[in-house]
Amino acid sequence: MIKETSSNASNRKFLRSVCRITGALEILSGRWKALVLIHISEGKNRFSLLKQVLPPVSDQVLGRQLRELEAEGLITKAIIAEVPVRVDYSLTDKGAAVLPILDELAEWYDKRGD
Amino acid sequence: MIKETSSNASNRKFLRSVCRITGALEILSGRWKALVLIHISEGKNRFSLLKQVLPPVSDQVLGRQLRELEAEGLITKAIIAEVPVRVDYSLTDKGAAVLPILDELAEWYDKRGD
DNA sequence: CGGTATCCTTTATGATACTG
DNA sequence: CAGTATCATAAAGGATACCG
Repeated sequence: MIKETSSNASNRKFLRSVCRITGALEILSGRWKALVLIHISEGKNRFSLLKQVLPPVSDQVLGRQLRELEAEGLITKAIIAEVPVRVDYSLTDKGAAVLPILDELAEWYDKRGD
Repeated sequence: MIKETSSNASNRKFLRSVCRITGALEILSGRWKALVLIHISEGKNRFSLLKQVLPPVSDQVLGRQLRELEAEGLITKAIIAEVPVRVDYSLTDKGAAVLPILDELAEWYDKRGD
């Protein structure tokens, strides 16, 4: 086995081991993840709806970010076995809890220009 | 950079905030940037001090992240023409203002595991 | 409809050598 | 001491095709 170093270990796990802030930022660091959370909270809870309201993003990338958000426990998906299949995304309590903090970041960002 | 998705006027303020959130996360998205801000706030205000307290990071990468933080107006550098040269980094008001928000993110992160 | 598989491009990070 | 230049690698993002 090859010895693990910080450069070949899992980036995610490494960043999380560094500190909680780094870990939190890593979870939100996907390019569209914050937007996805906000849009889901606004009722855009379907794959195709998200594609409509997000800036142009490929199926592949949107799917990956949704998978990662689900893996992090920020969203859940409910698969309804209709034809065609229907999937409803919704925020978990954890996902909802981060939105007010994101709002604070937005306010901070507004003031940055002075 | 993030294009607003037009739906209706009542969403406008909300959508602007979406863009600001994305912008704020972008500023903080560098791998070591949040850590750098925190360590500077704790008095680790020299290049070599930062190297000591951060996880292993190359000169090149640390230098780049410091440059970017300065460009974003989160830190300033004071160059003192001694021999050898001395540089003091410090937080701007903007840089200091984001730290409490990062703390909230850390608390949120702590609770994520249930 | 709601994705995944595959392949490609761009960006971020990293190692090393060198400089004022 | 405090970096930058150069080159290399890793990770993220994206285009396209296809599947249940």
